[in-house]
Amino acid sequence: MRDPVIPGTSMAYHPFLPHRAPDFAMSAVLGHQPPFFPALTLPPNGAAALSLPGALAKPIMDQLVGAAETGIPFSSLGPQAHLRPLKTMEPEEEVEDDPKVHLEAKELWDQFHKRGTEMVITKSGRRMFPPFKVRCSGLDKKAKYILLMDIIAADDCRYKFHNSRWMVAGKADPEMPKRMYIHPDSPATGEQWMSKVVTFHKLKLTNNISDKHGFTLAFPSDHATWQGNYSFGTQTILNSMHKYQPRFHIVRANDILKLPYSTFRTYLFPETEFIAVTAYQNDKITQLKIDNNPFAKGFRDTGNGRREKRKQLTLQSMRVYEDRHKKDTGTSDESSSEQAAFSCFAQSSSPAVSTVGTSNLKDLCPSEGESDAEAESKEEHGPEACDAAKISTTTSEEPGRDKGSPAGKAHLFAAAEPGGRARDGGRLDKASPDSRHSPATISSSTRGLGAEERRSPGREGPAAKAEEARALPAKEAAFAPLTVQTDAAAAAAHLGQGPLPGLGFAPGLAGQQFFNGHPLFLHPGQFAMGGAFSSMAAGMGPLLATVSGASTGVSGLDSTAMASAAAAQGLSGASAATLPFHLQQHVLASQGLAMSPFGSLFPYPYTYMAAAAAASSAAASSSVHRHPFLNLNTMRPRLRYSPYSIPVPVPDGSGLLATALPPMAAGPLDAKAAAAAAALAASPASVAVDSGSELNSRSSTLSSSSVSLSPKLGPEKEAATSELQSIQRLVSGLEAKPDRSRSASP
DNA sequence: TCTCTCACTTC
DNA sequence: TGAAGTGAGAG
Repeated sequence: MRDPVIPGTSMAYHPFLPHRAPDFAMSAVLGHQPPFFPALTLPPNGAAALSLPGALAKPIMDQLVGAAETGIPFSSLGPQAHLRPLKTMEPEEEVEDDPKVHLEAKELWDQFHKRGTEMVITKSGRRMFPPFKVRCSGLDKKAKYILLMDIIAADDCRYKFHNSRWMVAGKADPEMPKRMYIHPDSPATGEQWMSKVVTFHKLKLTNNISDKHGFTLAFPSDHATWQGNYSFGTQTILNSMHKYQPRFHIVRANDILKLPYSTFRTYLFPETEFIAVTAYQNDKITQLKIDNNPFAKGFRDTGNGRREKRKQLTLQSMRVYEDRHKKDTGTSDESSSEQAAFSCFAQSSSPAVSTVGTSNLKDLCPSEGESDAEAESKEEHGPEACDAAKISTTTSEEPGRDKGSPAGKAHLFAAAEPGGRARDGGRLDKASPDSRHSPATISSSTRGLGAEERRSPGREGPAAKAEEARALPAKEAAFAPLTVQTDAAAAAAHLGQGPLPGLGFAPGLAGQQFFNGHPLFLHPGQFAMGGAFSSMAAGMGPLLATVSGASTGVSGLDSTAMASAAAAQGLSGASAATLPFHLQQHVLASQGLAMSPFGSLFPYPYTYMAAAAAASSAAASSSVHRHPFLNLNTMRPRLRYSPYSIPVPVPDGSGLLATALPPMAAGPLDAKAAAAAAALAASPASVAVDSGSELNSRSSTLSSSSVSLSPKLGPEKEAATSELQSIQRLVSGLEAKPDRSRSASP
């Protein structure tokens, strides 16, 4: 208590608001009724987490803890604890930031996305490939930011890989516990973030629901980005055969504990969408990964890995087979189809040609029917392809607003859209086909009455799924799934099909206003996030924060949010029906997934918070600024999170991309292919090798192809195919040991 | 479909 | 050197 209490500083901060303690040294003044919390009731089982410097700390803490334990009203405490900041919150220089995020390795992502990216999930966790990397700009150099990413369900469907394409196979399984990954360098200054590529390669995907890593935070039910409990950790739990969409978040805050009350800027890159699998389904994806992931080098056709040996063996076998077949049939015509298939393989796996090769494969393989070649052709030529070509991953370049373009590039996920449209932290509501390819989706959350909160014309919902399912057959193979749907349609779908219609939180969610009054749970001893939690050193331990109606503390951080939250609460019930399905669902999911150490989502009745909010927001419904405690300007300019600081959509960069990505085959892949072809031409030896390896490496594909071909080829072909397969198996069997002798022999 | 082991790679 | 990340393939 070295610093004197500044008289007249009426900015009291609720001691239980975790984000206060780290920020401000507080003095406790006994005997004063805190006017700010007229009817505040402390949570019955919450442990007070308050860092109070000075001699008064303990007595105050004792009181607070006692109150918390017994659940008695704050106001009934004997000597009242009046907490004040020791220093006035001088409006720090808050430089307006305008974060822009650029997805790194976009081309790579595009290649994968075009084919319907799959990400393997394992019990122990598997990294994402391509790795999710972004480059940030437009941050306030001095301000601290926490960067996170999470992965949300892209829709409500379960998929299956059938006939070389992903198809909807029913409704999604129950959502897995939500996880988010905080970049280990968080928090760091904007300058630091901007100086490097921010990579999330350490994030792992798992299907192991029993994974205990991480700790849990509870977010307000009306938080625009996340609602309910989220656990933080390095592993994200996903459902196999479900589609997911990674999201990147920038939060201007210097402590993890502030997350639930901070403004989020969310960036979404459609090209990073993927389907989680326990085993690769699509050979093209497998090959792409092998060709691009350093750790999979051993499976490439070139180099000294086993693939090398294998391809050689296969090549030999192939020659034998071909010779025999020619002799048997006396003509190459019949076998042409298979020959073609083989040649496809040979080309497809050329290390250098990777993507191109796979592309060619489809085109060259009639056996796959319309499936690949056709599908891909459609993909690349279709509107989506065009959009993709125009996509720019830099938000600043986001054409997002460009409604005129085929693809509404920018996805601005708004918390509160005019239409009451909101984005939940869960299922990704797909927007129209156009928006689907937007380079980056930005969403600001936690803002007050969603000034800037807007979202792209909804991403599809369940209904869209159905549509998608319908459209699939005719659509492109791999990733066709993404269907488009109008907002209205989507909304209708949501309302009608939402698994959790009528959820009570609808109002708040619908508006996506930020209600600061929710509890925050922390798992004691589970802090593994390092720096981000530095402020917790004070021994916050198990922490339970409550929010007062005025919750000035919180509002101090983001008063507009507060007001909106209150307003949202006030609206409760009125608009449950208006809550988009995905939001409702999300909320439900949140509640269903009690990750709190306390065993429940909320340790105390939700009404507790609601009441507080209501009290504080009497008229706040629409005017944040009118409320004395909510008024940002009045309260704390310093903490103002510019509600208008939404990432600015950028001009449509389609032109650039169009150039970079010529329609269809002219894309990067083709360029690559051309290069590869050139390389091959220059090196006959490598060609031979590649061919063989290709065939071998794609044995599985071959098998499937053969099967599908059988009907068309007739008995002879079938027999031939079987023979080929036998050879393949033989080769595989020999591969392990005999390769030397094998390779040595002519 | 999923899980596990294996050989191979990177770092 | 060894831990950790790969896909293949068997079960």
